[in-house]
Amino acid sequence: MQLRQLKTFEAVVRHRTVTDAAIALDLAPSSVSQQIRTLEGTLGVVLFTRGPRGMELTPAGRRLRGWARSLLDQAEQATRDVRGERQLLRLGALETLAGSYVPQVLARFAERRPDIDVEIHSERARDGLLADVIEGRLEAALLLDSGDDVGGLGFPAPAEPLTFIDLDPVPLALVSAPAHPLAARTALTPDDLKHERLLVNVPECSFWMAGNKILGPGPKRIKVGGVPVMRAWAEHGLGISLLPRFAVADSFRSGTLVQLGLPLPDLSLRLVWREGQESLPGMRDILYAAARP
Amino acid sequence: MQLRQLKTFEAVVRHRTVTDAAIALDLAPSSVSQQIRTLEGTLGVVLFTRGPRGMELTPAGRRLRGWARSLLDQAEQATRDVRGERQLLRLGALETLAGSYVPQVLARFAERRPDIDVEIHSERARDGLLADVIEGRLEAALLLDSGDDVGGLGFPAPAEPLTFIDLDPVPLALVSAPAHPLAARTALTPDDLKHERLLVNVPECSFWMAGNKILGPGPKRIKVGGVPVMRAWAEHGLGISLLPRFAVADSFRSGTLVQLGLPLPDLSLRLVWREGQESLPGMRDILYAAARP
DNA sequence: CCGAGCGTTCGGAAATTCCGAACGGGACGT
DNA sequence: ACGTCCCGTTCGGAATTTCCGAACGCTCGG
Repeated sequence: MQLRQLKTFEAVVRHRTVTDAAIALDLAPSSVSQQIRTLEGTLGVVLFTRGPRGMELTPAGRRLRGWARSLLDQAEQATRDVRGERQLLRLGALETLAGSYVPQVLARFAERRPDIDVEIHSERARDGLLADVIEGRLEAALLLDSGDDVGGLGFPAPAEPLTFIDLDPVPLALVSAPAHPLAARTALTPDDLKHERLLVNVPECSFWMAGNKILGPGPKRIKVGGVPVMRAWAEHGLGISLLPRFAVADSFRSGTLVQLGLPLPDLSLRLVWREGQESLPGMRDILYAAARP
Repeated sequence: MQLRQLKTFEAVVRHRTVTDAAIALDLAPSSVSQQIRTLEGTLGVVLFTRGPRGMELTPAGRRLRGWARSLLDQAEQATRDVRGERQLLRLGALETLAGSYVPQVLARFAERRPDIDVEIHSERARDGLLADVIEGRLEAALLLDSGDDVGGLGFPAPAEPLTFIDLDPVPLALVSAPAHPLAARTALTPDDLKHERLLVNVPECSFWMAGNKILGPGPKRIKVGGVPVMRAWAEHGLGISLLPRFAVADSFRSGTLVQLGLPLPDLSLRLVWREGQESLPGMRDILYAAARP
């Protein structure tokens, strides 16, 4: 077993064909094929089934996959440590979070763990983010969630075991224009709102999911776009919207939006990582450095 | 970086000279030298200072050492897992424990973790045992100890951080022949015993150390040999001895020994491993499988 | 039936790894 | 001070490994 072979194995897993893996590795397909065959010979197991559409992992191949990731990660961390460079924590975050929440998390890492380099990877889709954590391309990821389990907000969680800590509460606000008929009411219930127009983003959006949990299916969904767009439409009285409170703080101050009187639970800014697969020594302690004091 | 180079690096660390490492690896010294040079080139650091007496690790080399062990261990465990073989736990124990305590520990592993192969390594000296744990040749070791820290019984603990669980209490008995003048006394104190002859083994022996803690320097030490020899001499009225209670249970039943009335704390059968260096996934959980229900 | 896309085989070139011989340096004993 | 021993290194060459490109066989879709 050689690290070079594991790297090739991983490329095949990722790209699904010898041909594409070869391109990615800047090798000839025959070299890739040969390395995989040699690795299979060394281990005495078949790692892939071969088909006209490419390579599919066998059960043994699936078992190797986690090890390969881990060994390659450790080799990289070893290189960094031996060179006197800092350890690298690859942290994924959705683009929607990258601007708002990531800086304070980075600040905490910088303050409490100056020995660690944190590399932020922005991603557009939560499922891709979680896949990267599961497959070892990221050490951890930041996302919005609620409840006691990953996916409590409503999105599908991967089958593989994930561990998490909740770094910060993320308070929400259900907002409307000041002239809204319900603006002066207190002690609203979801039932009061079932005939409202709820300005929303796509179904994968955390606030769409939060809206589902808090308001139920009652209000009519009006898809308008991201947080800034939802806020703008709400200010124009085109509907109500469920948004993170910090995103509408200025609108409250300027009087262009008001918060409706519906009690709201907080979401959590959640740091998630793969259980039992920690490429960094003391990774749990490192991740805990991001928690609120 | 290649695993083959790390294996060579480890051999040089262990054997201290290129020449002896070459013998151990069945390579020519020039091949060993060349691999080390190539590794240094790849990493961009010097790993050894060369001298007429052999190779000495630099700080960068010391940092690599732990990683090398870990990577090689993981590669081996990966091979086993991928082949569908069980994971291997290398467990060290002093020869003096191997016969008495190890079987029950093995039985617990077999019952609770049939997925793990436990390989027992007997060793004569505790410091060698602990060195093997520190240097990664063993996943864990069994020894007798007391108190809240490794080494609480009195032997020197390594500088590196060790973690442990206490698997079982090991009750002790201070024994004498039935005709001993103090045999009928109750509520003895160490002071009552300071003029006694205490039958002992070597200073590295756990019971010697326990005797020091419990009885102090008062009794005269008579070095006689291992547990069976100490028991035999005590039966012949040649002195008192501090022994694990199970080792003298038969002598109690047959009336050839009695237990003196001095209250005794238990020792602990302690499972020790290197903190932060766990080559097996879920190693802590595996080790906890050896604990008493 | 044919073309595309896939992985594999195979012979050969290129690169890597190992070896043995020879060398230089340091330490030790006489 | 010198000779010997042991050490690691250098170097040329042999052996082995790795990579490549060409050719092939297989499956699938049009």
